[in-house]
Amino acid sequence: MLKFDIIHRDGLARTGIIHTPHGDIKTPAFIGAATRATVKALTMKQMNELGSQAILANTYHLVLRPGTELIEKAGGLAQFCSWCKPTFTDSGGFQIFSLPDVKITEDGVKFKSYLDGCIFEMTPESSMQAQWAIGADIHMAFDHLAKSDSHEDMEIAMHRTHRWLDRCIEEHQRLAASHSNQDEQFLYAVVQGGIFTDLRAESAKYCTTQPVDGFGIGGVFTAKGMDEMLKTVNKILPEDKPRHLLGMGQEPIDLFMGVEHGCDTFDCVGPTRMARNGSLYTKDGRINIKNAKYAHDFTPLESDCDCECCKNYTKAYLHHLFRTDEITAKVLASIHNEYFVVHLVDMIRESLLADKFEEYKEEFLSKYYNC
RNA sequence: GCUGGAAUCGUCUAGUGGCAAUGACAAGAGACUGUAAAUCUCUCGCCUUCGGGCUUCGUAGGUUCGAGUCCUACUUCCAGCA
Repeated sequence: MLKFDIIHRDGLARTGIIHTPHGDIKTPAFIGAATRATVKALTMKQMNELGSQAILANTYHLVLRPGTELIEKAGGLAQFCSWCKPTFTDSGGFQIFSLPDVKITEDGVKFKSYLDGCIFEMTPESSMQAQWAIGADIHMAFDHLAKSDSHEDMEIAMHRTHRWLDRCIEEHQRLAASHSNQDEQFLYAVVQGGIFTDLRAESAKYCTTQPVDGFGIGGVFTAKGMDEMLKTVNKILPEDKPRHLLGMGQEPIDLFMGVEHGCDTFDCVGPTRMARNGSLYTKDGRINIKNAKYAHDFTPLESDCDCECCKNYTKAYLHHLFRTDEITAKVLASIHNEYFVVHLVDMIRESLLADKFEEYKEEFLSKYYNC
């Protein structure tokens, strides 16, 4: 079983350590989104230097390219991309939601590859096989995230997710038994149910009864209604296993709320995507560095930020790099935004340990959202 | 000096009788949450009660119901010849 030690609690919130074969993750923690085995625009050295504890890659994307056999041959995901710390893989379930041309059956999903248009299938079993080949420390169960948000469709998707979870567990155990490193890869169940508390409760209860190492909470999109939903789910989920809030963390309030209601890890593409598009975090809110007003601003993005970008460069320079569409614009912006969220969750962890979570939350959010 | 050709929004450009006028870039702003995203959207002559109104295609005239488009002159630029 995946070892998870809780060090300190404050209501539903907790700080702890997830012990993985590739090292420890101090929680709560922000996990970098490295969909195609890279955090876009950043090297693993830069990710390491900015304080990232772990990365999350995507099974769907890696199955398509470069293929799981190649990653296995390379010695696994961590070795392949030169990341010596813990790794997660998402199952590909999210792509049922995010990609067009998907056909869902009880057996699995037929995707139309965005690379060459050919149809290929993913099932709970094939996702588990692919994730074992990729060899991340923590795997997600293959779940169904419904495109519709009606109660009826959510319920159907949730039940399917539960039936698929049974198959994921069976396949995961079979694969574990056939691998010499059987205690080195772990499985999280994914809780679904959309915005409906009754479904979330049912899903959390179902997942709780299953022999898994932790939980992903999926299908969350906005902070609206997140409080109640997370409270409901995390009160049901067993305390002694880690919980990952899938895909949330673009807005600082998501991270505070997630931690407050018992989530341990987060991943989100928002920080790096926004960085590439010129939207940069500051403690006074996000700014668009491309705006004309920054052309002559020779101060750093944040004078009290310790990232490589803020330590060395001015807003005027960043503005210039974006205006001239230089690659370095995206690199420096990504360093800053990724540092910002990683560091924010680190600070939240420190505040919990010092029993000052509420004060820190109030102070940060009032400044950030100017309220 | 002669002979051709050309002048359209900050730039380049489409346009050969119905046009406030094409496209690109630039510019101004916005969006982005388990990444088909170094992507996408909006604005880009002036005014507007959003119905429309007004002024525009080097300048000045003319033909025509109607001219960026045809005619005349002028101005400037380019090419060739002197």
